[in-house]
Amino acid sequence: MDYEAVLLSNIQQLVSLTKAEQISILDHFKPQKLKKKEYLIVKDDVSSYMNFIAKGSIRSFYMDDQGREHILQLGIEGWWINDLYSYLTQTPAKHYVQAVEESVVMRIHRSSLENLYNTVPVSERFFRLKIQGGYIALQERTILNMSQTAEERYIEFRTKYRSLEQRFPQYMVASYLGVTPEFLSSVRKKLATIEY
Amino acid sequence: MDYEAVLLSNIQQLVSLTKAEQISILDHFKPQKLKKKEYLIVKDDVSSYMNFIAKGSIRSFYMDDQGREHILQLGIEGWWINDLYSYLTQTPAKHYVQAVEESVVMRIHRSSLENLYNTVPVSERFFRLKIQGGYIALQERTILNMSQTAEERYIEFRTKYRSLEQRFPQYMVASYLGVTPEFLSSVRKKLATIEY
DNA sequence: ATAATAAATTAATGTACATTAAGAAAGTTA
DNA sequence: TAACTTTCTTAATGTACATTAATTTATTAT
Repeated sequence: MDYEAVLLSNIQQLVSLTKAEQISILDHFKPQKLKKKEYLIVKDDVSSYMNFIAKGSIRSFYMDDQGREHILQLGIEGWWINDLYSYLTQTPAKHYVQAVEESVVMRIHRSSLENLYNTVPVSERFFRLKIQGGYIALQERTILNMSQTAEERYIEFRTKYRSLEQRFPQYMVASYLGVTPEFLSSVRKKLATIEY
Repeated sequence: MDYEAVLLSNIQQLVSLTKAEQISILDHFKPQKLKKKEYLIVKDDVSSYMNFIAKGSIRSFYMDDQGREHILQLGIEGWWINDLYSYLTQTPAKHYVQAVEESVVMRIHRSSLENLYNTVPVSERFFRLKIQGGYIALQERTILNMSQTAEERYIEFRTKYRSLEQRFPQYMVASYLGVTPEFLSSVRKKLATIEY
């Protein structure tokens, strides 16, 4: 399946589109290739695009003042990724967004999206739902981080995002869960002795 | 200043309103009194209102499976409070929203808000910005929780939300910061010996 | 295939925080 | 004002996790 088909299929999971609307939407999106480790957004950029991962894997992370990375999102094909904060407020990004594998994103510029909203109103509904989804995911994560141990969070992550665990190095999963790679390693060891 | 004036003044911090729009907006909001400890939203309710705190103080919290409370938001007059997740998706709330002091909220029902969007289009912009603001605040908090110690978070909280610290019991501040009241107490003791 | 690099594991030690339990202080109600 | 309830503090003990550093395993590049 080509990138355009992947994108349309993703949008049509939430809203239905006529043939004309499909064409109009695709007309606003452009593919962008990313090499492994290439950055889509660097800290202090202002994010101007909504990015759909058509192929590959991408992460977003925050770097604290001690130079430690804290992963906010891990995404693979079929996911949207951005620094929504920066995009929505048009202020400098606080995060980095970086390709993990060689990837392709389908992206649409803010100004282009404004036009699309006028010509294809249902697109506005789609993006409103996407942004809501981002909020909801973040809230769930905040709660989990406050109320569960690293072991519990890892177990939940593994069942909920099986496909992600395969695609990202373990130290990134550790960072996403908010622990060091060493500690995640020991959690995994412990679980391995218990299971089976 | 009466409750209606407080509400209008809050909205006009983000968008400007004609006299006619002001009247139209106020017509959709109704005051709701809350006694101390009274609940505005209980877990498993579906949240149907946007709530503006016109007087008093209100908190929202999550209760984990061990019965421990985790505070998500502390708000006083001039703030909006809700279980946005539940409101936006119309699914059962995962949180409680409860008055801390005797309070008054000005609230608008979802269906009423839909009407307001049609008659006063600028109101839609206002609420979009509010929801964005909620997302942004949550993201900042997620980052802080991942990268700072409790002591650092407390110092930041104290300078950023001086008015809140006065109004809520210390154990709620502790919960908001993600620590036990005992530990916050010891952090405060330590800071007191250092400062001055 | 070999070397070079990146990622994962292991183990020892350290620390930020939780838990428990008790008492002191402050706030509320009769 | 006393009695009660809620909140805050103190101190002892315990634990989930971080840090450091060395070793092994896997991946990438020449």
